[in-house]
Amino acid sequence: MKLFAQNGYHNTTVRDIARLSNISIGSVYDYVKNKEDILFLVSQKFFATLKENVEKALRGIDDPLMKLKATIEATLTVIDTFQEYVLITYRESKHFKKQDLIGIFRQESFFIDLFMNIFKEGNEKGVFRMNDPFLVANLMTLMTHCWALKRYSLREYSLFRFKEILIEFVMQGIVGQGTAIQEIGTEKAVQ
Amino acid sequence: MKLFAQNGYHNTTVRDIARLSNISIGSVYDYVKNKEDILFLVSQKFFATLKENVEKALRGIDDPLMKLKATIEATLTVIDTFQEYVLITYRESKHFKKQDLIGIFRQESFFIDLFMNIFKEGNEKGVFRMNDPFLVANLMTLMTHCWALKRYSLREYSLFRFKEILIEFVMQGIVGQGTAIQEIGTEKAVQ
Amino acid sequence: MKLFAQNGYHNTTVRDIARLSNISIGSVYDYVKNKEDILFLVSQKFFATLKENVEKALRGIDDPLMKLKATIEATLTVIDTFQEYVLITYRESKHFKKQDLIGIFRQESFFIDLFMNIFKEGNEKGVFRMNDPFLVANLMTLMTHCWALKRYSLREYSLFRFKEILIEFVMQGIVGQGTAIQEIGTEKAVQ
Amino acid sequence: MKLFAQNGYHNTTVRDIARLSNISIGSVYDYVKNKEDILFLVSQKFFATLKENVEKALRGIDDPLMKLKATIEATLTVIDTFQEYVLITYRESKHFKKQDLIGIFRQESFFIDLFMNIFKEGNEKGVFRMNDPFLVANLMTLMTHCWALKRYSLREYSLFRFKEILIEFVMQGIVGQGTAIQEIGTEKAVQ
DNA sequence: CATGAATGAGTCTTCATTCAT
DNA sequence: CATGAATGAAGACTCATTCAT
Repeated sequence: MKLFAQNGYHNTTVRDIARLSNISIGSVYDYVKNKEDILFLVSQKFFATLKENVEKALRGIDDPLMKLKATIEATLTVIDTFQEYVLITYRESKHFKKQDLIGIFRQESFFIDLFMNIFKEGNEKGVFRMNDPFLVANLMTLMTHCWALKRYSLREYSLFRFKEILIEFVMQGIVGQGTAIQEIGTEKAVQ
Repeated sequence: MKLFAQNGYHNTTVRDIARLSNISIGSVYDYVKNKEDILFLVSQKFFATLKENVEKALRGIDDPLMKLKATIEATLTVIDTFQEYVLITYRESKHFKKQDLIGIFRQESFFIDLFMNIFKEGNEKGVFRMNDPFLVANLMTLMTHCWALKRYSLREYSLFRFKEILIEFVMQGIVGQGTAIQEIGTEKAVQ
Repeated sequence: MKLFAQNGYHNTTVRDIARLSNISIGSVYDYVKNKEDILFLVSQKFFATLKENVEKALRGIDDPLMKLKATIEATLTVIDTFQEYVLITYRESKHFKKQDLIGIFRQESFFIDLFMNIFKEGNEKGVFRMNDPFLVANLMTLMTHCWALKRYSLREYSLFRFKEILIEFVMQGIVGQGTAIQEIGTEKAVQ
Repeated sequence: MKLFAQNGYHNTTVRDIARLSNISIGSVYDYVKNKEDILFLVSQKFFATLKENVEKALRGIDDPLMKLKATIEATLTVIDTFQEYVLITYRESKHFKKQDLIGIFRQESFFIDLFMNIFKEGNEKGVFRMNDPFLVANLMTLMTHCWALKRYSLREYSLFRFKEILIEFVMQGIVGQGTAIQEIGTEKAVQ
């Protein structure tokens, strides 16, 4: 993952991977079928971690707005550790075989669905007023990825600050009325 | 651009490019110094078009909110024609030489600044209430790119619909209150 | 010739030659059949000049020792102007076609013969005592080429100085006794 | 070395080298960084051998004249085995990188110095009478190379015969008076 | 008669993958 | 079970040569 993120998939040789892993090239091929397979394994790990973290974060929360915030926070935490993976996904998706791509696509849509369901639930409960939950879920996902994609431009920002501003921006957009940061901080539901 | 977007930079051979262009390999190298150079030329074209369109769209507009809408619309129109380029930028940036990367980075930040200045102006005029215009400008840019990045997921959407929803989402976040779609709908599409 | 000497045959492109000659590539091919042909033409010119100069220098001289000196002087004068050609002959001979090579070889042996005949004549007249005129003629030829081949090492030397030392070295070897430099000095330079 | 000498550097493909060496192309690049590197390696080997042989030959010899003979003999023996290398040096020097060229140049001047020092010593001891030891050392070196450079013309000669004639020619030039071959053969110092 | 755009064969070089040890 | 030497297919790039204009 480190090498793929640093140099890209094609500029990373299997020899490099073996060396960094302190195993022989031959051994690499004991664990994976392909160079491509390595990319896939990395993706599996990322999604597993993300799923796990988000599910844990959502446990016991009912309020859609709280759910949304928890999801954003959990997602961003994982993205922070797996920054490199996000980059790889955007950059190297072309190198996945069709078979693998479908798998990844399914996993990605899992998270779109996650956001979408929260939005729909919020709409039903009258907390959100959203015309197109699916599209906004896509925008939402992309914005969490921003932390990884624009790493360099945002190098002065702390993860906490980024989280705050993102939530503020999203909330005001979703709820449709001024929501002060403090209010969000105190976690009062916006009526 | 088509081939790079379809197969990625590395999986596109110069032979492929020559064949699709109906010229010989040798001729490709009459126009271009490098394979990498092709990538760079594509990027130049994209930014030039984007700049031109946005500047034309902003001409004569004063109100920050109208400016924002005009910029989003112009940007999306260009992104729609240069969809493939946006993909390439995210995917193949690793292949640019440092020299070229700096150039691209500068051009990208031109657009971040564009949004940021509109936001700042809006803040001053009391139209927007935004804590971090720079960060939101980054999110903003990324969201326009969404049209290209999530092309497959959004294949059922029309550009018009996407534009509407995006603007609605953004506006409500910025203005901090419900902005009816109809109002936005009355704006003329920037050509 | 200039380009071949500077960059070698292979690193000189026909385009380079055309540009330096201020004619178009197409025109180059009006004068020569091949790139290789250019090399051959250059060689022709060199030998023609050498032949002409030596023959003029020998006119009216009878004494073998004077003949030898005159030949050396004439040869060195031509080599000085055609320095680059000598380099090319040693370096690029591999690029000549068999047909051309034979021609060049024949021309080269013309000069070996020239020296050899002077040596033989000197032997008969009792001026020289030489066991192997042919071999020494080869060494002799090579030593005149030294002026071109070791150009860089000898950059501090004048052609005149080189000529003096060479003749002294050769004479003492051939005549088998000290030949004062002054005597040689009185010879008129071959134009 | 064989291929470079036979066909020249540029007309020798790495594929040719691999084939003749009975290894794969890939393996060639396990031993060598570049095609150019092969040329350099060959040169290294040549000079190492030459240095070694000459130093061994000079061991225990004091008399400058004997030293000269020993050096010529040792040099010619190495040149005989590395004939092809000498050709390559003259022909392919253009293909060395500047860095490598400097190295080669330094090594070459090592041998010029070798001869020059013998000449100077001989001058001091009154054995030689030489006006320009440096220039003659250059001629001397070139004449030993003759065995490789004029291989074809001299194909009827044995190395022994060449050596004899060369030494005779050189001696008479240096000592400045008739020195019968027999005398040299018995290795008596020329008074 | 001159031009130079177009061609594409041929070269060096890299690197995923295999497999004998 | 680990190793890493060996393989060779594939790709970027150059440049002599042609020929329509």
